[in-house]
Amino acid sequence: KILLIYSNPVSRIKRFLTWSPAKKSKADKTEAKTKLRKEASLTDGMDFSHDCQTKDGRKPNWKIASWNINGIRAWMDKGGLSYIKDENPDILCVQETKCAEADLPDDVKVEGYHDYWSSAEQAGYAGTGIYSKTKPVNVTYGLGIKKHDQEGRVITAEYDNFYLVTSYVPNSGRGLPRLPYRSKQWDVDFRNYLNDLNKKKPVIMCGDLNVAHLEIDLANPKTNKKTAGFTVEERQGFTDLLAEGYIDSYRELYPETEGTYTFWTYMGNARAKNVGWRLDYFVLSEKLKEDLCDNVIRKDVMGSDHCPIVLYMAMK
Amino acid sequence: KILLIYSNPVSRIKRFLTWSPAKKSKADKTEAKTKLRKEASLTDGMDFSHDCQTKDGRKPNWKIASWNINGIRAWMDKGGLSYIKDENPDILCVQETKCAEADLPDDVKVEGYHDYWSSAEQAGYAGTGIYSKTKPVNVTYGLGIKKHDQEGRVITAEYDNFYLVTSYVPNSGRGLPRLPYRSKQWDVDFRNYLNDLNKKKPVIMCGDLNVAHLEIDLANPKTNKKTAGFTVEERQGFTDLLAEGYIDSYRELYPETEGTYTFWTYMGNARAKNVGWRLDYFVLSEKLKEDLCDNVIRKDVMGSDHCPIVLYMAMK
DNA sequence: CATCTGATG
DNA sequence: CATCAGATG
Repeated sequence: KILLIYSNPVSRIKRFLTWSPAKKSKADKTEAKTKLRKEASLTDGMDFSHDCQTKDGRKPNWKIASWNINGIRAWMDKGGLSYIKDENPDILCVQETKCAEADLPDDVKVEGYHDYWSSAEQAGYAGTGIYSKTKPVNVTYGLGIKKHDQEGRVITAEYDNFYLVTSYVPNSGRGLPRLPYRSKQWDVDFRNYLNDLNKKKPVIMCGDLNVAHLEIDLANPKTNKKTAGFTVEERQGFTDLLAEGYIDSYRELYPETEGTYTFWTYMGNARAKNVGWRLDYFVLSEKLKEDLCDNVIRKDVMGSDHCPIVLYMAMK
Repeated sequence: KILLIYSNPVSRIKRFLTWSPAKKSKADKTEAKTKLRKEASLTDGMDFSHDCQTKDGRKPNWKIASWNINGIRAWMDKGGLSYIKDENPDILCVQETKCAEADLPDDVKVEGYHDYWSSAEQAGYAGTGIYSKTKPVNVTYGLGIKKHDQEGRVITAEYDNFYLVTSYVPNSGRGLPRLPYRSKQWDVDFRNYLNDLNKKKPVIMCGDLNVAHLEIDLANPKTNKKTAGFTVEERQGFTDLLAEGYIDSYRELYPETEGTYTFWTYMGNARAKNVGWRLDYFVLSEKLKEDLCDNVIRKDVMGSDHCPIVLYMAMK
């Protein structure tokens, strides 16, 4: 008997919850859940194959994806892990895991990938993670500045030829209570952190930067000038970062393309109406510009209020 | 695609949640939900007909039901309102509505019934309600003692020939932090309150009294002597109440029947194993003993961690 | 184990 | 309109 129909932007997914009267042990249930998670799929039938190359005709040898998954446990319940298998990136960075490392389900591990996690002291808040096929030379957590490093917002993975940094940048909050911290402290210290890395090896930084840079980067620029993510301060912070010698890979490739977003609020059917924001980025050291093949926004992949973004690089 | 199977004692009910991509207005959704609530049923195919009479052969003319519904909004989602239609009592008392009066859904109203609500100041906590076919002469809320009346725990409905009192008695809590309040203050003042009414008209008091009176009233008396609901103090409180001239209608009729409970914790499949407690009662003024026809425990009605109890009376 | 709220986005 | 936590039972 059908009891309730909820709406939700995750239109491809149905959840069939049945209350089994069986007397199952906790281990049995965990096993059943793990099995169902394996079977569940967010990406069923999706084709992620994509042909691209650098300007000088070199094919990509690295595929890096980034996704704010809005709660790794909920995301796994929806079949999020299927994305990794189907996208098959060399690296997947996730943000907003909302889960202490100790509480991560066992089946968070994916065959063929090393995984690295950073979580906030506040339970169920923020948090980032990296899946990587290649084992990084070194992995570090945070910026090395105590006031910034309580919320699991940054992981840096060092590879032979580059640094990969993933970040979940602090949201300024409703009514902008955290805007001063965000723009005067975080943005400055994060920029310095990236610059220090950039002196050693080129940097690929990705994640939910919680800013729509230009008017083209959100559906309603006029009405959001005082909304977190589109204040002058936050936008200037991003401009200042790029000015230090970085590029916004998507905008570099598609300077005029409108209506491409990576986040839509769950409220008011924003995603169906494409009332969104581009908050997720790949920011590359300028010297990597020549190696850039493409940046794809997987707007049809559901499972979060953000969608994944994918970077194709032909690294030397 | 099946994503997850949860277990839950409500084995008769399936919840089919689909995320519709439709762009529906809030009013549309509320309407759809109301419709689904109407269609949903907890009591589908259940037969509540029951023949009984007083010792001197009189047939019942009042049917009164009581149920701790553990959240009226969740209960309605599961089709709780179907119980009222199918049981068709003259009066239904509910406890643990967990809903401020202002937040009650519109469809909480049931045709043919007057309804009365009392809610706690603390949102989502405790709360009681009464559905009544006959409009009571008068309805009052609480005990008239401020310290007891912040939690919506008592409603008194006065009828021509009796008082009906429904109560959700304070739980002593894990580790018994509230046992002193419960036994030294509440139990005493509630007893006095009932005695004052009893001087005027006979009293029918019902609800979740949060006590299993005797060893026979719970599955595991030995291991629960220090658990809220079976402490010496709480049991003595009930004994003291009865000593003032009241009867426990179920135990009056079935003094030796074992294994009848009205509550089973959701944990560990307690209900399937019938590891329960009798916490819900009808307590009657002694002079109503002669009018008592039966007291039925609807142990198969799901939808809460308590089940409904039903009193049949042949009132003069 | 299931109900709520409240913080957060 | 989602996530998760924490209180309560």
